[in-house]
Amino acid sequence: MRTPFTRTYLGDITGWHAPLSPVPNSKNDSVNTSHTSTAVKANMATKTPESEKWRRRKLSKNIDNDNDCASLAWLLNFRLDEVVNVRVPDDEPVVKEAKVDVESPAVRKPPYTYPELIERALRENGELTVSGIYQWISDRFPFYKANDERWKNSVRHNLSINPHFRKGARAPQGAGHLWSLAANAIDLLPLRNTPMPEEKAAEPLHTAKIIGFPKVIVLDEAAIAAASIIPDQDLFSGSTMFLNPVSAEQVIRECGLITVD
DNA sequence: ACGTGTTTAATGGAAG
DNA sequence: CTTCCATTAAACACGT
Repeated sequence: MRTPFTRTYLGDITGWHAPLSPVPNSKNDSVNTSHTSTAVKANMATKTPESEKWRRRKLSKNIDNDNDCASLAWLLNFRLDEVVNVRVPDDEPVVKEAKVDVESPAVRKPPYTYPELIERALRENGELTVSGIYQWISDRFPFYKANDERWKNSVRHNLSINPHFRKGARAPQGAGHLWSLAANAIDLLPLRNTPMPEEKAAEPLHTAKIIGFPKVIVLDEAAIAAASIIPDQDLFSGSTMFLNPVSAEQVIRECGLITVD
């Protein structure tokens, strides 16, 4: 089973980061590989053409998007708990042992993804600058050293591509913006039976067990999927395009998203 | 110059 | 084997 708390990026829905062919560099019309290492270039020459990879990926995603009940515009900002008393299906409390790492706490890589770490930092602080996020992570996890640029690049990358994170106003002082969680964001972290360490990771992380996953994630994905069909002005008639009206409760039941008393 | 933000691309692992 | 996601690296633009 695929990791339940992963989500469909907005880019996957809109296709904005999935060009059918490599995007030419703006300074010259050919694909710029000048920055690519020799090893990577060699690899690029032997692998499947990127255009084919992208085509396949786009095709498979289009199929997925058309294949569920999620293509309903009202789901975009829909909040389940405003309509019914949510009763989460009790079918799948997934118990999954986190990877055991025998390295010392100082060098052990925390068993959290970057989105999880960022999400927790923002959840604790409301909004943070990029450097604030760096600080939060490196304060708690010695693995992420303040003078290491590699993981910071990954943090920035995740902030940019993940719609879970929103760029807000400019920072009061210094460069950059304040980042926060999207309004409809739900907890990315699986429900672990040990809390994330408050300070330097003193508690052995290998004791953490994933005991379940947020069940409302399906709604979040549905909202993102629905973004592709927001009712819009028909370019030809000027009339508003509507889907068949249907009650929220009806669709929720029919899609099996929840059970309702 | 530096930090930040965006984008592209390669790679490896997990899961189907 | 294929697909998808997370991670990592890198280029580049922009603002301070």
